[in-house]
Amino acid sequence: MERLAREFYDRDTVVVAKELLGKWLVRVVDGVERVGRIVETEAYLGPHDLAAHSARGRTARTEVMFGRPGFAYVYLIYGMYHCMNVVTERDGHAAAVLLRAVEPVRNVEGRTQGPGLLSRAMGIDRGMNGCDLTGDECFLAEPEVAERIRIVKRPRVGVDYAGVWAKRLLRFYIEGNGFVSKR
DNA sequence: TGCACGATGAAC
DNA sequence: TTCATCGTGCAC
Repeated sequence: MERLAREFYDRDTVVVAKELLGKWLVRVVDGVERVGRIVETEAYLGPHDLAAHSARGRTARTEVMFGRPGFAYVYLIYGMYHCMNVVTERDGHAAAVLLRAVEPVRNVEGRTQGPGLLSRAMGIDRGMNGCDLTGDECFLAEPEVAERIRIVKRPRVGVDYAGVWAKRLLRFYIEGNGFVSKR
C-alpha cells in the first residue's frame, strides 16, 4: 500500500480536500487494518475562515491545527462524537480537512456516513489527536484501484454561524456515492 | 468556578 | 424539532 507522503498535505487546503476523495483511510486496531475509501471532505482554510476552529485563536485544543501538515486533529463534539481532520499547509498556517464520510473497503463494521459515525467505525478518538499520518497507527494511502470520479461542491454542514463563510463551497463529495452523509 | 454551546446523530 | 452528553472557551 502506497502511503501519502508529508508533501501531499503541505499544499493548498482546497486542493488537498478534493484530492483526498477516493484515497484510502487506514487505521490499525489490534493489528487489523481497517480501510475506508474517503468519499466526502470539508476544507477549513485557517484563522481568517470564521467556520474554522482556528478562527478562535491558538488554544490547547487547536494546537495541532497550527502545526506541521500531515498530522491528525481529532476533537470531541457534542460530548459524544469524534471528528477527524487532516492538518494541511505549512507549519504555522492553521488549516485542515475534515473527513466526513468513507465507504467501507476492508474490516470496517457499522455505518460510516458522517464524521461521528466514520470515527466510531474506524476506531478513531481523541487518543489519535496529534498522530503523525505518515506513521503506522493511522495513515492515508493511494487506492489499489484508481477510479474516475466527479466531484460535487456544496456549502459546509453545521456552520451557519460563520456568516459569508457558511456560503462558500468548501464541502466536496463523490457524485452519486451512496456513502455520502445526508443533509 | 460557572456556564452556554457545538464542524453530530437518532428519535419523535 | 428535540435530546443525549461533556470538553472547551470565555465570562464573572
